[in-house]
Amino acid sequence: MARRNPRSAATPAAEDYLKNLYFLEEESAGPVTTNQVAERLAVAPASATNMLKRLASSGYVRHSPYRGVELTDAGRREALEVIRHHRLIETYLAEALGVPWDKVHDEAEVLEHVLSEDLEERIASRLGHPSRDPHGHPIPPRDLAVVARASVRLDEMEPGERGTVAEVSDRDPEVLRYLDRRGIRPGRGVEAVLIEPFGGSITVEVEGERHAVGPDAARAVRVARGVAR
Amino acid sequence: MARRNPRSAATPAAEDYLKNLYFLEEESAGPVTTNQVAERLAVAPASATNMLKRLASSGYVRHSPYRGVELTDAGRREALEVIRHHRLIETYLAEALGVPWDKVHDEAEVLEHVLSEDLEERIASRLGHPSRDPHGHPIPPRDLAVVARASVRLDEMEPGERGTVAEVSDRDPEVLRYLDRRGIRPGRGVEAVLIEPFGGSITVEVEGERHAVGPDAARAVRVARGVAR
DNA sequence: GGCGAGGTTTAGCCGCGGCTAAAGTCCGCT
DNA sequence: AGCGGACTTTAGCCGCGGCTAAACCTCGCC
Repeated sequence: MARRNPRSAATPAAEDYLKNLYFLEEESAGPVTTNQVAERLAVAPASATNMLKRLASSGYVRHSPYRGVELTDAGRREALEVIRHHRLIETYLAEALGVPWDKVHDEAEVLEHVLSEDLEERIASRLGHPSRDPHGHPIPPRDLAVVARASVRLDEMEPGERGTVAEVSDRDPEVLRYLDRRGIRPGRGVEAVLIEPFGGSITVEVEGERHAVGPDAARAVRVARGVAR
Repeated sequence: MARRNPRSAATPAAEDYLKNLYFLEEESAGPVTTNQVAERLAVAPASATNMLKRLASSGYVRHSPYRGVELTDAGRREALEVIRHHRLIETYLAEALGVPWDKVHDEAEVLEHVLSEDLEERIASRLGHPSRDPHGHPIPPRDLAVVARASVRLDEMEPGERGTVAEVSDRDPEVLRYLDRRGIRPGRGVEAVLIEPFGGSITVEVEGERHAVGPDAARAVRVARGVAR
Protein backbone atom coordinates (compact mmCIF):
# COMPACT_ATOMS: atom_id res chain seq x y z
CA MET A 1 0.00 0.00 0.00
CA ALA A 2 1.14 3.49 -0.76
CA ARG A 3 4.44 2.67 -2.35
CA ARG A 4 5.70 5.57 -4.39
CA ASN A 5 6.23 4.88 -8.02
CA PRO A 6 9.31 2.81 -8.82
CA ARG A 7 10.42 4.89 -11.80
CA SER A 8 13.78 5.32 -10.16
CA ALA A 9 15.74 4.24 -7.12
CA ALA A 10 15.98 7.82 -5.87
CA THR A 11 13.98 8.94 -2.84
CA PRO A 12 12.17 12.28 -2.92
CA ALA A 13 14.97 13.88 -0.92
CA ALA A 14 17.59 12.55 -3.33
CA GLU A 15 15.56 13.81 -6.27
CA ASP A 16 15.52 17.27 -4.75
CA TYR A 17 19.27 17.26 -4.43
CA LEU A 18 19.74 16.10 -8.01
CA LYS A 19 17.32 18.66 -9.40
CA ASN A 20 19.01 21.50 -7.57
CA LEU A 21 22.46 20.24 -8.49
CA TYR A 22 21.34 20.50 -12.09
CA PHE A 23 20.31 24.12 -11.63
CA LEU A 24 23.45 24.98 -9.73
CA GLU A 25 25.64 23.50 -12.46
CA GLU A 26 23.70 25.49 -15.01
CA GLU A 27 24.13 28.73 -13.09
CA SER A 28 27.74 28.52 -12.08
CA ALA A 29 30.22 26.90 -14.41
CA GLY A 30 32.69 24.64 -12.64
CA PRO A 31 32.01 22.11 -9.92
CA VAL A 32 29.34 22.87 -7.36
CA THR A 33 30.38 23.28 -3.73
CA THR A 34 28.86 21.61 -0.70
CA ASN A 35 27.92 24.98 0.73
CA GLN A 36 26.02 26.00 -2.37
CA VAL A 37 24.05 22.78 -2.18
CA ALA A 38 23.36 23.18 1.52
CA GLU A 39 22.19 26.75 1.11
CA ARG A 40 19.99 25.96 -1.88
CA LEU A 41 18.27 23.11 -0.08
CA ALA A 42 18.14 24.95 3.24
CA VAL A 43 19.94 22.19 5.14
CA ALA A 44 23.09 22.17 7.25
CA PRO A 45 26.33 21.68 5.30
CA ALA A 46 26.91 18.41 7.11
CA SER A 47 23.56 17.13 5.85
CA ALA A 48 24.54 18.02 2.31
CA THR A 49 27.86 16.18 2.61
CA ASN A 50 25.96 13.19 3.88
CA MET A 51 23.53 13.13 0.96
CA LEU A 52 26.23 13.86 -1.61
CA LYS A 53 28.16 10.83 -0.42
CA ARG A 54 25.06 8.73 -0.76
CA LEU A 55 24.35 10.07 -4.24
CA ALA A 56 27.97 9.37 -5.17
CA SER A 57 27.74 5.77 -4.04
CA SER A 58 24.57 5.37 -6.13
CA GLY A 59 26.41 6.69 -9.17
CA TYR A 60 24.42 9.90 -9.54
CA VAL A 61 27.29 12.29 -8.82
CA ARG A 62 31.07 12.38 -8.67
CA HIS A 63 32.20 13.77 -5.35
CA SER A 64 35.80 14.77 -4.71
CA PRO A 65 36.07 15.50 -0.98
CA TYR A 66 36.75 19.18 -0.29
CA ARG A 67 36.67 19.96 -4.02
CA GLY A 68 33.08 19.84 -5.07
CA VAL A 69 30.52 17.71 -6.81
CA GLU A 70 29.35 17.03 -10.36
CA LEU A 71 26.38 15.21 -11.82
CA THR A 72 27.04 12.01 -13.74
CA ASP A 73 25.00 11.23 -16.82
CA ALA A 74 22.72 9.09 -14.69
CA GLY A 75 22.31 11.92 -12.22
CA ARG A 76 21.54 14.40 -14.97
CA ARG A 77 18.87 12.10 -16.40
CA GLU A 78 17.31 11.74 -13.00
CA ALA A 79 17.34 15.51 -12.52
CA LEU A 80 15.80 16.14 -15.92
CA GLU A 81 13.07 13.64 -15.22
CA VAL A 82 12.11 15.48 -12.06
CA ILE A 83 12.29 18.83 -13.81
CA ARG A 84 10.08 17.49 -16.58
CA HIS A 85 7.57 16.36 -14.01
CA HIS A 86 7.69 19.66 -12.22
CA ARG A 87 7.09 21.74 -15.30
CA LEU A 88 4.42 19.49 -16.76
CA ILE A 89 2.57 19.60 -13.47
CA GLU A 90 2.84 23.39 -13.28
CA THR A 91 1.47 23.69 -16.77
CA TYR A 92 -1.31 21.22 -16.10
CA LEU A 93 -2.39 22.82 -12.84
CA ALA A 94 -2.52 26.24 -14.44
CA GLU A 95 -4.36 25.11 -17.57
CA ALA A 96 -6.64 22.36 -16.37
CA LEU A 97 -7.40 23.44 -12.83
CA GLY A 98 -6.92 27.16 -12.98
CA VAL A 99 -4.36 27.28 -10.19
CA PRO A 100 -2.88 30.82 -10.08
CA TRP A 101 0.57 30.89 -11.60
CA ASP A 102 2.29 32.05 -8.44
CA LYS A 103 0.94 29.00 -6.61
CA VAL A 104 1.67 26.22 -9.07
CA HIS A 105 5.30 25.98 -8.07
CA ASP A 106 4.67 24.87 -4.51
CA GLU A 107 2.14 22.27 -5.56
CA ALA A 108 4.48 20.94 -8.23
CA GLU A 109 7.30 20.78 -5.73
CA VAL A 110 5.67 17.85 -3.99
CA LEU A 111 3.77 16.25 -6.86
CA GLU A 112 6.90 16.01 -9.01
CA HIS A 113 8.21 13.17 -6.82
CA VAL A 114 5.11 11.13 -7.07
CA LEU A 115 4.04 11.24 -10.70
CA SER A 116 3.95 7.86 -12.44
CA GLU A 117 5.22 7.50 -15.97
CA ASP A 118 1.70 6.75 -17.07
CA LEU A 119 0.25 9.93 -15.60
CA GLU A 120 3.18 11.95 -16.91
CA GLU A 121 2.39 10.76 -20.40
CA ARG A 122 -1.35 11.35 -20.07
CA ILE A 123 -0.79 14.87 -18.81
CA ALA A 124 1.76 15.66 -21.49
CA SER A 125 -0.53 14.50 -24.25
CA ARG A 126 -3.55 16.24 -22.75
CA LEU A 127 -1.49 19.45 -22.94
CA GLY A 128 -0.29 18.77 -26.47
CA HIS A 129 3.29 18.07 -25.39
CA PRO A 130 4.16 21.65 -24.52
CA SER A 131 7.76 22.80 -24.67
CA ARG A 132 7.47 25.57 -22.04
CA ASP A 133 5.75 25.90 -18.70
CA PRO A 134 3.68 28.95 -17.68
CA HIS A 135 6.81 30.75 -16.52
CA GLY A 136 8.57 30.20 -19.82
CA HIS A 137 10.88 27.48 -18.56
CA PRO A 138 11.64 24.80 -21.13
CA ILE A 139 10.11 21.41 -20.37
CA PRO A 140 12.62 18.60 -20.99
CA PRO A 141 11.25 16.32 -23.71
CA ARG A 142 10.32 12.74 -23.05
CA ASP A 143 13.77 11.48 -24.04
CA LEU A 144 15.24 13.92 -21.50
CA ALA A 145 17.56 15.59 -23.97
CA VAL A 146 19.21 18.63 -22.42
CA VAL A 147 17.49 21.79 -23.57
CA ALA A 148 19.75 24.61 -24.72
CA ARG A 149 18.75 28.05 -23.52
CA ALA A 150 19.49 30.98 -25.81
CA SER A 151 18.75 33.61 -23.20
CA VAL A 152 20.63 35.91 -20.83
CA ARG A 153 19.77 36.83 -17.30
CA LEU A 154 18.37 40.33 -17.07
CA ASP A 155 21.23 41.39 -14.82
CA GLU A 156 23.74 40.38 -17.49
CA MET A 157 22.37 42.68 -20.18
CA GLU A 158 24.16 45.75 -21.51
CA PRO A 159 22.52 49.18 -21.37
CA GLY A 160 20.58 49.81 -24.55
CA GLU A 161 20.11 46.12 -25.31
CA ARG A 162 16.66 44.91 -26.24
CA GLY A 163 15.03 41.54 -26.08
CA THR A 164 11.98 39.52 -25.17
CA VAL A 165 11.32 38.11 -21.74
CA ALA A 166 11.80 34.35 -22.08
CA GLU A 167 11.59 32.99 -18.55
CA VAL A 168 10.65 34.22 -15.12
CA SER A 169 11.86 32.05 -12.24
CA ASP A 170 9.03 30.61 -10.19
CA ARG A 171 11.15 29.85 -7.18
CA ASP A 172 9.90 32.82 -5.17
CA PRO A 173 6.20 33.65 -5.58
CA GLU A 174 6.87 37.06 -4.05
CA VAL A 175 9.32 37.94 -6.79
CA LEU A 176 6.98 36.45 -9.36
CA ARG A 177 4.12 38.69 -8.31
CA TYR A 178 6.43 41.69 -8.14
CA LEU A 179 7.57 41.18 -11.71
CA ASP A 180 4.09 40.37 -12.92
CA ARG A 181 2.71 43.62 -11.54
CA ARG A 182 5.34 45.46 -13.53
CA GLY A 183 4.41 43.66 -16.73
CA ILE A 184 7.61 41.64 -16.82
CA ARG A 185 6.37 38.25 -18.01
CA PRO A 186 7.22 35.80 -20.79
CA GLY A 187 6.69 37.26 -24.24
CA ARG A 188 7.02 40.93 -23.30
CA GLY A 189 9.62 43.14 -24.98
CA VAL A 190 12.20 44.76 -22.71
CA GLU A 191 15.00 47.22 -23.06
CA ALA A 192 17.79 47.54 -20.51
CA VAL A 193 18.12 51.25 -19.91
CA LEU A 194 20.54 51.64 -17.05
CA ILE A 195 22.59 49.19 -15.07
CA GLU A 196 23.81 50.27 -11.65
CA PRO A 197 27.17 48.63 -10.99
CA PHE A 198 28.09 46.67 -7.86
CA GLY A 199 24.85 44.76 -7.55
CA GLY A 200 22.61 47.79 -7.89
CA SER A 201 19.29 47.74 -9.65
CA ILE A 202 18.63 47.47 -13.36
CA THR A 203 16.36 50.01 -14.98
CA VAL A 204 14.30 48.47 -17.75
CA GLU A 205 11.64 49.72 -20.07
CA VAL A 206 8.63 47.47 -20.54
CA GLU A 207 5.42 48.43 -22.31
CA GLY A 208 6.58 52.02 -22.40
CA GLU A 209 7.15 52.19 -18.64
CA ARG A 210 10.42 52.27 -16.76
CA HIS A 211 11.09 50.23 -13.67
CA ALA A 212 14.17 49.92 -11.48
CA VAL A 213 14.41 46.22 -10.77
CA GLY A 214 16.45 45.03 -7.81
CA PRO A 215 19.29 42.60 -8.51
CA ASP A 216 17.60 39.62 -6.90
CA ALA A 217 14.51 40.07 -9.03
CA ALA A 218 16.64 40.75 -12.13
CA ARG A 219 18.42 37.44 -11.68
CA ALA A 220 15.02 35.70 -11.82
CA VAL A 221 14.41 36.93 -15.38
CA ARG A 222 15.90 35.52 -18.56
CA VAL A 223 15.71 37.51 -21.77
CA ALA A 224 16.08 36.34 -25.37
CA ARG A 225 18.41 38.87 -26.88
CA GLY A 226 17.80 41.09 -29.85
CA VAL A 227 14.22 40.17 -30.64
CA ALA A 228 12.77 43.62 -31.18
CA ARG A 229 9.78 44.92 -29.34
CA MET B 1 11.73 22.80 -0.61
CA ALA B 2 9.43 19.88 -1.16
CA ARG B 3 7.63 19.93 2.15
CA ARG B 4 4.43 17.99 1.98
CA ASN B 5 1.32 19.91 2.70
CA PRO B 6 0.76 20.81 6.34
CA ARG B 7 -2.94 19.98 6.38
CA SER B 8 -2.30 17.62 9.26
CA ALA B 9 0.45 16.46 11.53
CA ALA B 10 0.16 12.89 10.26
CA THR B 11 2.85 11.42 8.04
CA PRO B 12 1.87 9.41 4.95
CA ALA B 13 2.50 6.18 6.84
CA ALA B 14 0.31 7.32 9.72
CA GLU B 15 -2.41 8.33 7.29
CA ASP B 16 -2.35 4.86 5.79
CA TYR B 17 -2.81 3.31 9.20
CA LEU B 18 -5.69 5.64 10.05
CA LYS B 19 -7.42 5.05 6.73
CA ASN B 20 -7.21 1.30 7.09
CA LEU B 21 -8.25 1.42 10.73
CA TYR B 22 -11.38 3.18 9.54
CA PHE B 23 -12.14 0.42 7.06
CA LEU B 24 -11.39 -2.31 9.57
CA GLU B 25 -13.72 -0.73 12.11
CA GLU B 26 -16.38 -0.51 9.45
CA GLU B 27 -15.99 -4.16 8.52
CA SER B 28 -15.73 -5.78 11.90
CA ALA B 29 -17.71 -4.36 14.78
CA GLY B 30 -15.76 -4.20 18.02
CA PRO B 31 -12.18 -3.09 18.53
CA VAL B 32 -9.63 -3.83 15.84
CA THR B 33 -6.73 -6.13 16.69
CA THR B 34 -3.04 -5.49 16.09
CA ASN B 35 -2.86 -8.51 13.84
CA GLN B 36 -5.66 -7.28 11.61
CA VAL B 37 -3.86 -3.99 11.21
CA ALA B 38 -0.53 -5.65 10.50
CA GLU B 39 -2.03 -7.95 7.90
CA ARG B 40 -3.99 -5.19 6.20
CA LEU B 41 -0.93 -2.99 5.87
CA ALA B 42 1.38 -5.86 5.06
CA VAL B 43 3.78 -5.11 7.89
CA ALA B 44 5.06 -7.20 10.79
CA PRO B 45 2.84 -7.19 13.90
CA ALA B 46 5.60 -5.49 15.86
CA SER B 47 5.64 -2.64 13.35
CA ALA B 48 1.91 -2.22 13.78
CA THR B 49 2.21 -2.08 17.57
CA ASN B 50 4.90 0.53 17.15
CA MET B 51 2.78 2.76 14.94
CA LEU B 52 -0.37 2.24 17.01
CA LYS B 53 1.48 3.48 20.06
CA ARG B 54 2.59 6.54 18.17
CA LEU B 55 -0.92 7.20 16.89
CA ALA B 56 -2.22 6.81 20.43
CA SER B 57 0.23 9.36 21.77
CA SER B 58 -0.88 11.77 19.05
CA GLY B 59 -4.48 11.30 20.08
CA TYR B 60 -5.65 9.59 16.90
CA VAL B 61 -6.49 6.23 18.48
CA ARG B 62 -7.15 4.68 21.86
CA HIS B 63 -4.92 1.67 22.35
CA SER B 64 -5.42 -0.77 25.19
CA PRO B 65 -2.41 -3.09 25.20
CA TYR B 66 -3.32 -6.66 24.30
CA ARG B 67 -6.96 -5.65 23.77
CA GLY B 68 -7.17 -3.73 20.56
CA VAL B 69 -7.39 -0.29 19.13
CA GLU B 70 -10.09 2.24 18.28
CA LEU B 71 -10.12 5.50 16.36
CA THR B 72 -10.76 8.69 18.30
CA ASP B 73 -12.83 11.43 16.72
CA ALA B 74 -9.63 13.14 15.63
CA GLY B 75 -8.40 9.90 14.08
CA ARG B 76 -11.68 9.36 12.28
CA ARG B 77 -11.55 12.86 10.82
CA GLU B 78 -8.03 12.27 9.64
CA ALA B 79 -9.06 8.98 8.06
CA LEU B 80 -12.05 10.51 6.32
CA GLU B 81 -9.91 13.29 4.95
CA VAL B 82 -7.56 10.77 3.37
CA ILE B 83 -10.47 8.71 2.04
CA ARG B 84 -12.02 11.85 0.57
CA HIS B 85 -8.75 12.62 -1.15
CA HIS B 86 -8.43 9.09 -2.43
CA ARG B 87 -11.88 8.96 -3.93
CA LEU B 88 -11.80 12.43 -5.39
CA ILE B 89 -8.49 11.62 -7.04
CA GLU B 90 -9.82 8.36 -8.43
CA THR B 91 -12.81 10.13 -9.87
CA TYR B 92 -10.70 12.90 -11.29
CA LEU B 93 -8.15 10.60 -12.89
CA ALA B 94 -10.89 8.56 -14.52
CA GLU B 95 -12.91 11.52 -15.76
CA ALA B 96 -10.31 14.11 -16.61
CA LEU B 97 -7.36 12.00 -17.69
CA GLY B 98 -9.02 8.81 -18.87
CA VAL B 99 -7.06 6.55 -16.54
CA PRO B 100 -8.62 3.05 -16.73
CA TRP B 101 -10.72 2.34 -13.69
CA ASP B 102 -8.68 -0.65 -12.55
CA LYS B 103 -5.58 1.58 -12.43
CA VAL B 104 -6.88 4.65 -10.64
CA HIS B 105 -6.62 3.02 -7.23
CA ASP B 106 -2.85 2.64 -7.24
CA GLU B 107 -2.29 6.19 -8.44
CA ALA B 108 -4.67 7.54 -5.81
CA GLU B 109 -2.91 5.53 -3.13
CA VAL B 110 0.11 7.77 -3.33
CA LEU B 111 -1.49 11.05 -4.40
CA GLU B 112 -3.97 11.00 -1.52
CA HIS B 113 -1.18 11.86 0.92
CA VAL B 114 0.02 14.83 -1.01
CA LEU B 115 -3.10 16.69 -2.07
CA SER B 116 -3.35 20.26 -0.75
CA GLU B 117 -6.66 21.61 0.49
CA ASP B 118 -6.65 24.02 -2.39
CA LEU B 119 -6.26 21.33 -5.04
CA GLU B 120 -8.79 19.13 -3.28
CA GLU B 121 -11.33 21.92 -3.55
CA ARG B 122 -10.52 22.71 -7.17
CA ILE B 123 -10.82 19.07 -8.15
CA ALA B 124 -14.06 18.62 -6.26
CA SER B 125 -15.65 21.64 -7.88
CA ARG B 126 -14.34 20.69 -11.33
CA LEU B 127 -16.15 17.37 -10.85
CA GLY B 128 -19.31 19.02 -9.55
CA HIS B 129 -18.80 17.77 -5.98
CA PRO B 130 -19.56 14.13 -6.72
CA SER B 131 -20.85 11.89 -3.96
CA ARG B 132 -19.50 8.60 -5.36
CA ASP B 133 -16.26 7.52 -6.98
CA PRO B 134 -16.11 5.38 -10.16
CA HIS B 135 -16.39 2.21 -8.08
CA GLY B 136 -19.50 3.44 -6.31
CA HIS B 137 -17.77 4.23 -3.02
CA PRO B 138 -19.21 7.26 -1.24
CA ILE B 139 -16.93 10.29 -1.16
CA PRO B 140 -16.92 11.90 2.29
CA PRO B 141 -18.22 15.46 1.98
CA ARG B 142 -16.06 18.47 2.70
CA ASP B 143 -17.18 18.60 6.33
CA LEU B 144 -16.11 14.96 6.66
CA ALA B 145 -19.45 13.78 8.00
CA VAL B 146 -19.55 10.01 8.21
CA VAL B 147 -21.45 8.57 5.30
CA ALA B 148 -24.03 5.92 6.12
CA ARG B 149 -24.06 2.98 3.76
CA ALA B 150 -27.40 1.32 3.13
CA SER B 151 -25.93 -1.68 1.39
CA VAL B 152 -25.07 -5.30 2.16
CA ARG B 153 -22.09 -7.29 1.07
CA LEU B 154 -22.97 -9.69 -1.70
CA ASP B 155 -21.93 -12.64 0.46
CA GLU B 156 -24.43 -11.59 3.11
CA MET B 157 -27.46 -11.76 0.85
CA GLU B 158 -30.21 -14.34 1.14
CA PRO B 159 -31.10 -16.60 -1.79
CA GLY B 160 -33.81 -14.98 -3.88
CA GLU B 161 -32.98 -11.47 -2.73
CA ARG B 162 -32.65 -8.76 -5.33
CA GLY B 163 -30.87 -5.49 -5.38
CA THR B 164 -28.64 -3.07 -7.26
CA VAL B 165 -24.86 -3.20 -7.20
CA ALA B 166 -23.80 -0.15 -5.18
CA GLU B 167 -20.05 -0.53 -4.73
CA VAL B 168 -17.25 -2.68 -6.04
CA SER B 169 -14.07 -2.60 -3.99
CA ASP B 170 -11.09 -1.27 -5.88
CA ARG B 171 -8.52 -2.79 -3.59
CA ASP B 172 -7.61 -5.60 -5.96
CA PRO B 173 -7.56 -4.69 -9.67
CA GLU B 174 -7.66 -8.41 -10.49
CA VAL B 175 -10.96 -8.85 -8.70
CA LEU B 176 -12.21 -5.63 -10.22
CA ARG B 177 -11.57 -6.83 -13.76
CA TYR B 178 -13.05 -10.24 -12.95
CA LEU B 179 -16.29 -8.67 -11.75
CA ASP B 180 -16.37 -6.18 -14.57
CA ARG B 181 -16.11 -8.92 -17.18
CA ARG B 182 -19.18 -10.54 -15.62
CA GLY B 183 -21.14 -7.30 -15.73
CA ILE B 184 -21.05 -6.83 -11.99
CA ARG B 185 -20.58 -3.08 -11.68
CA PRO B 186 -22.29 -0.18 -9.92
CA GLY B 187 -25.84 0.34 -11.07
CA ARG B 188 -26.50 -3.18 -12.31
CA GLY B 189 -29.38 -5.21 -10.93
CA VAL B 190 -28.51 -8.51 -9.26
CA GLU B 191 -30.34 -11.42 -7.77
CA ALA B 192 -28.76 -13.86 -5.35
CA VAL B 193 -29.71 -17.27 -6.63
CA LEU B 194 -27.80 -19.76 -4.54
CA ILE B 195 -25.46 -19.41 -1.61
CA GLU B 196 -23.05 -22.24 -0.92
CA PRO B 197 -22.50 -22.46 2.82
CA PHE B 198 -19.10 -22.57 4.56
CA GLY B 199 -17.40 -19.94 2.43
CA GLY B 200 -18.46 -21.41 -0.88
CA SER B 201 -19.36 -19.37 -3.90
CA ILE B 202 -22.46 -17.26 -4.45
CA THR B 203 -24.45 -17.77 -7.61
CA VAL B 204 -25.92 -14.52 -8.88
CA GLU B 205 -27.96 -13.50 -11.84
CA VAL B 206 -26.91 -10.32 -13.61
CA GLU B 207 -28.20 -9.13 -16.95
CA GLY B 208 -29.92 -12.46 -17.41
CA GLU B 209 -26.73 -14.44 -16.93
CA ARG B 210 -25.75 -16.57 -13.98
CA HIS B 211 -22.30 -16.54 -12.44
CA ALA B 212 -20.83 -18.40 -9.50
CA VAL B 213 -18.79 -15.80 -7.68
CA GLY B 214 -16.07 -16.88 -5.26
CA PRO B 215 -16.32 -15.67 -1.68
CA ASP B 216 -13.36 -13.29 -1.92
CA ALA B 217 -14.86 -11.58 -4.93
CA ALA B 218 -18.33 -11.58 -3.35
CA ARG B 219 -16.98 -9.73 -0.33
CA ALA B 220 -15.76 -6.98 -2.66
CA VAL B 221 -19.31 -6.19 -3.79
CA ARG B 222 -21.93 -4.20 -1.92
CA VAL B 223 -25.55 -4.35 -2.97
CA ALA B 224 -28.40 -1.94 -2.20
CA ARG B 225 -31.21 -4.20 -1.21
CA GLY B 226 -34.61 -4.47 -2.75
CA VAL B 227 -34.30 -2.02 -5.58
CA ALA B 228 -35.90 -4.04 -8.34
CA ARG B 229 -34.19 -4.72 -11.57
C1' DG C 1 -7.30 -24.12 38.07
C1' DG C 2 -3.32 -24.57 35.40
C1' DC C 3 -1.08 -25.13 30.77
C1' DG C 4 -0.14 -24.07 26.33
C1' DA C 5 -0.96 -21.77 21.94
C1' DG C 6 -1.66 -17.78 19.65
C1' DG C 7 -1.70 -13.03 19.68
C1' DT C 8 0.90 -8.93 21.39
C1' DT C 9 4.47 -6.26 23.04
C1' DT C 10 9.31 -5.26 24.11
C1' DA C 11 14.10 -5.09 22.95
C1' DG C 12 17.29 -4.11 19.83
C1' DC C 13 18.68 -3.55 15.11
C1' DC C 14 18.77 -0.96 10.37
C1' DG C 15 18.63 2.86 6.67
C1' DC C 16 17.10 7.51 5.75
C1' DG C 17 17.71 12.32 6.32
C1' DG C 18 17.98 15.68 9.32
C1' DC C 19 20.92 18.08 13.35
C1' DT C 20 25.26 20.03 16.27
C1' DA C 21 29.96 19.96 17.67
C1' DA C 22 34.50 18.93 16.67
C1' DA C 23 38.12 17.88 13.60
C1' DG C 24 40.29 18.33 9.24
C1' DT C 25 41.61 20.62 4.73
C1' DC C 26 42.61 24.37 1.62
C1' DC C 27 44.04 28.74 0.36
C1' DG C 28 45.26 33.48 0.59
C1' DC C 29 48.05 36.69 2.86
C1' DT C 30 51.87 38.19 5.21
C1' DA D 1 56.76 29.19 4.54
C1' DG D 2 53.42 29.31 7.79
C1' DC D 3 49.25 31.10 9.92
C1' DG D 4 44.32 32.01 10.04
C1' DG D 5 39.85 31.82 8.41
C1' DA D 6 36.54 29.71 5.58
C1' DC D 7 34.84 25.68 3.96
C1' DT D 8 34.14 20.67 4.43
C1' DT D 9 33.96 16.40 6.52
C1' DT D 10 33.56 13.25 10.48
C1' DA D 11 31.47 11.75 14.68
C1' DG D 12 27.65 11.05 17.08
C1' DC D 13 22.89 12.09 18.02
C1' DC D 14 17.59 11.96 16.90
C1' DG D 15 12.85 10.52 15.04
C1' DC D 16 10.54 7.71 11.61
C1' DG D 17 9.11 3.33 10.11
C1' DG D 18 10.46 -0.84 8.97
C1' DC D 19 12.56 -5.68 10.68
C1' DT D 20 13.55 -10.18 13.83
C1' DA D 21 13.88 -12.54 18.14
C1' DA D 22 12.47 -13.01 22.58
C1' DA D 23 9.45 -12.09 26.34
C1' DC D 24 4.91 -11.53 27.72
C1' DC D 25 -0.35 -11.66 28.14
C1' DT D 26 -4.92 -13.95 27.51
C1' DC D 27 -7.94 -17.29 27.00
C1' DG D 28 -9.70 -21.71 25.93
C1' DC D 29 -9.37 -26.31 27.06
C1' DC D 30 -8.52 -30.14 29.82
